[in-house]
Amino acid sequence: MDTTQRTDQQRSADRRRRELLEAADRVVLRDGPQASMNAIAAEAGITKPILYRHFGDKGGLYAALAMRHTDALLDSLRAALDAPADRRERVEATLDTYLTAIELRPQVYRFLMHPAEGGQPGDQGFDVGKHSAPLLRRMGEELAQVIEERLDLGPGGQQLARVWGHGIVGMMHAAGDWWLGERPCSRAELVRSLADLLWGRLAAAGDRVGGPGF
Amino acid sequence: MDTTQRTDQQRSADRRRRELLEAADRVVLRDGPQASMNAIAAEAGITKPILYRHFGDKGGLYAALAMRHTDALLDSLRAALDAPADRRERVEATLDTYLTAIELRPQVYRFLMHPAEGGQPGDQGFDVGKHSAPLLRRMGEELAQVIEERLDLGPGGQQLARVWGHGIVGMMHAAGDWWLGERPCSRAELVRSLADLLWGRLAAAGDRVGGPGF
DNA sequence: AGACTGTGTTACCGCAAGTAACATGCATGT
DNA sequence: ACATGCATGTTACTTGCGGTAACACAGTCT
Repeated sequence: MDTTQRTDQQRSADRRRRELLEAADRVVLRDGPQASMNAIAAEAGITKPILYRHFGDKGGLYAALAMRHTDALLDSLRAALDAPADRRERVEATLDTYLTAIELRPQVYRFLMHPAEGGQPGDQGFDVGKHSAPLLRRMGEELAQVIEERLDLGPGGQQLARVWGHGIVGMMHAAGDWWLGERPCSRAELVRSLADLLWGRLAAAGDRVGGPGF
Repeated sequence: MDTTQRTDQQRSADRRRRELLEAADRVVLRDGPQASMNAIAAEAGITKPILYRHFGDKGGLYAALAMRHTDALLDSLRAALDAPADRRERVEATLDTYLTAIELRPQVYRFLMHPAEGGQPGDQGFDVGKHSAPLLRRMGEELAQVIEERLDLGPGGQQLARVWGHGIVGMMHAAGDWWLGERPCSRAELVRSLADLLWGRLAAAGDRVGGPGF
């Protein structure tokens, strides 16, 4: 048996799996994360047990679905992070890439950030609590790696890079979530404000007259 | 009718509501956010319909529960934020207060950050997606207000303060979530690393030899 | 032909959210 | 004293989901 050569059946199964994922994608994007397995099966033109044979349980399906989108988003973020420009420009490009993505496809974003749904007690599929939002964790780790590779942070730099990776990703996420809901300013302004924050403007700002500084 | 004077019945109902919330608290802290209404009712020594009369639906109960803990946490954060010290010390004290809280009561933390559970299709109670994590939003707004009151940020300062408020809260949250799961370092180190990030060390760091800067 | 495997179905279980419909203690108005 | 209301409590039910068992039908290999 050649392990690299895939049999026809394997390829057929993979193709089917992709079709099912695309159907699930349509339903989840239409109905939100509480889309039922029945609805997904109907969209795919089949019935429930097939979904369960392919993905185990709802958590498995959602994890597979999330993986696709997460991979796609991470690819575009990596591209922005690796662009030939100086540090500030890269940071702004990365922020802008992320914000553009969530702005263009808010439904995908909602699904990725709040995948913990349908939590029956028997639902051992997703394990909420251990990895709240896999996307955030993965982005944090990737950013940490880039920071650690590119910046000279002295002793303890690796750990510092990880803290910063997760912290910056969290900053981007929370600000983006809030911005997406309220739209208080343009995307460019948001990018600039966040980059300013990362560039130490918080520490550099002067106190307001009449009181102690923050 | 005096609107400020509460009748005996009102006071009794309020007391009962508090008792129910405390029972719910015990169950949620024991079983996680997927605790069933039946289990909560049993813990309180009553049956389901009473819970529904008091809180409408599961979302209402969880919202009330979250409000209690959120208020408590926000109070302690405000205290740290208002301490008589310089800016850096206050930032570190606030970070430390938050991290201590989530470290001491991780179950409460999990509940507050991932309240969207048991999402049946009929569950119109919580409206996931509109307000993902009420705690984060409230912390962001409060911090924004403090920043705007205390710092002189020039024109557009109010908007900048809101972006920063939500961004900093998100940074704290994501880093805390990651730290709570992996415990890669002590709390003090984490606080210091995050404060360093806010103080612009990212921009000030030198490039690594052999490649362009991040 | 007959066994095996992948794909599909119907019909069902268990369980949780949420809802009548009915019972009961207790204060009040006449 | 007695009926009226009202809050508080119950049992029993419906609905709808996740998940599974059991069965049915194609193609393929020996």
